[in-house]
Amino acid sequence: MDIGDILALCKRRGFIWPSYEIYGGVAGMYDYGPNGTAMKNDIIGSWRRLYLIGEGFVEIDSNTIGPEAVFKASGHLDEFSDAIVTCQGCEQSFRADHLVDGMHPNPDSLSLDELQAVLIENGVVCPDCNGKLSDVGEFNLMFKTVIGPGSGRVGYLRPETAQGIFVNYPNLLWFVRGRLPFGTIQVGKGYRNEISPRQGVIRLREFNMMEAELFIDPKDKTWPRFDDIADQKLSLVPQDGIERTVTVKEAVEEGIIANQALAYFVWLTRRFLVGVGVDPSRLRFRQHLSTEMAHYACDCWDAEVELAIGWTEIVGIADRGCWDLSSHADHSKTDMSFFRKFDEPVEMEVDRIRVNFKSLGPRFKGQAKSIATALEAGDPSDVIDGIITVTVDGVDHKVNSDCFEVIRVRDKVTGERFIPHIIEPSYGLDRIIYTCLEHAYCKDGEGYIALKLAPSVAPIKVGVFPLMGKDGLDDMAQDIDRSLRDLGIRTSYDDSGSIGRRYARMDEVGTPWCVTVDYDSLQDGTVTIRYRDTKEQTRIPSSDVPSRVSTMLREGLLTWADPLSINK
RNA sequence: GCGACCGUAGUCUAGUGGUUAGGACUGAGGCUUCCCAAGCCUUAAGCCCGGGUUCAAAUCCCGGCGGUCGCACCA
Repeated sequence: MDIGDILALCKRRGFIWPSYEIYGGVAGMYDYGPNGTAMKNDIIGSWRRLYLIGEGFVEIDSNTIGPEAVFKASGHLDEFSDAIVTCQGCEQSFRADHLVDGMHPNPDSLSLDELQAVLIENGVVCPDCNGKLSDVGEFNLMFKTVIGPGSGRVGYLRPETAQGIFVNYPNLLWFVRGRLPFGTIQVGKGYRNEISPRQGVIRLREFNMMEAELFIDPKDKTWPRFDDIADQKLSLVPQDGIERTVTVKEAVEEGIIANQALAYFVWLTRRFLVGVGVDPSRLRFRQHLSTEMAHYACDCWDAEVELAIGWTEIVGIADRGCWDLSSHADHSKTDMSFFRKFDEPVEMEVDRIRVNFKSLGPRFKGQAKSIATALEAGDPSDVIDGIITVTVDGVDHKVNSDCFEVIRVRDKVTGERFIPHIIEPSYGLDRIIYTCLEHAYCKDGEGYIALKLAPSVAPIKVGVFPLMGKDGLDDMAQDIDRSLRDLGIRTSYDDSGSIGRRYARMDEVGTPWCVTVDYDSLQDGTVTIRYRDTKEQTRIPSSDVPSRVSTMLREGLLTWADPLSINK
């Protein structure tokens, strides 16, 4: 079985279709067909239930286009942008800023034109074959666009949904009435102009994400529900690369996972993934090496699943520290700090700078006021040899001691300000959907295909068939179909072809149960219910069908007799 | 982005310059007291796109798009 088998089934049965196929398709873009969309919605629903209802998070829905400043602050503009030159001889590509290393004090800061100039000045040629290099071109992984008519404002399609939550932090904090910790989720599209998208839906240019952002006090990363799950087991691959199974509690106590909150969401992620049908024996959590961790992250764990293409990341759970909020606070000049009250106010003696306006005024004239403000906010320990340097509008001013004095004052401090930390579980929805499909895919020696999907995510929950489409069997089957639909259960009524063909059709789209009305049904009111995974059938009164199906669906049971729940 | 290989109904496939592009499965309609893709009848559906060579192109050439793999890039 390879990725092609799955994609062929996905296409044939309406799960996933290449986008714009009639125009030849576009690499890295796929559409969800009716069955894929149903599954996607179920997976999102199951995720929302865990975060919104289970953990009390709130959900927002922010824009997918953002102005340049947002991505300057988020780091994506720098991190996702490279200046590229290509050798005209051997066709290899190189990072222009890497080639001028040592020829300029700060290659990172150069524009494309400046990089071009440095390359020419230094006569740089291809490091491999000494060939002539092309002009410097820009490659940005973000899709660029223009906001408004004319040249307008530069905008980008978001490369992740998270920034929409970070920039709304002040609104969110107000909404939750100023208490930490609190969590926010968002489900939506992200866009990355991948150089070579491959492997079906694993690397897409337009993709679906489900992201949660937990805002938390850096001094208290405990989690209230931690004790409830402390004894649950996790399969972890820490930085040393040695896989081990430990309890959630041990993972934190032994310092394998940095803190309770992070460990809790690793566990919650496991529960979610197994619940939607990821095979637990092909799921592990791997810690990022310090070299692969984003520059801001304190600790990061990936949920990885084993697919035909190898172990693949489908969820990342990162402790991002205060990086995001600090950066947005700096760039937007908005206060994003949180005030933590001390249990008891602290009284202490501190040194302060007091300005002497009699000297300061005449010396700095019109700038005196802004310099005074900077002085008073300054740190007395920065005074060196009676001189302190303050920066106003980017200009340094040396201020002599005759313009200020350092005084000791008694101060009552009721609390302190800090930037909350963020713990981010980020789920690649497309990869999760694909994993559910691949892990459910079964093909026997005769080529018979069944998708053993978890009932909770199956696009069709029940197939309803009359053995023959006549003699009143059809009417009775229609009634059963209606009674299930009235409960909000997705069904498929089918009276075409042979009964075996109809079962096969349902097996291929992962329908867990089929109900068949036969001639006995007309006599005694019973029908057969057939279980996908065992192919067993039992007769039950037709009036029991809706309640039995609802119960199995709610409990995650595959068959009525089997107490094994795939959610446990 | 570069290189190699590849592209015929939904799927698999026959067709190496010359009839109306053939078959199987699937799909749709019908028959059959039909419980695991049975059988019978009917039927729909295809040469990736564009240009060139030629009297004639699915077939040869060029370009594009897409796919697989490798390299590079990225996370």
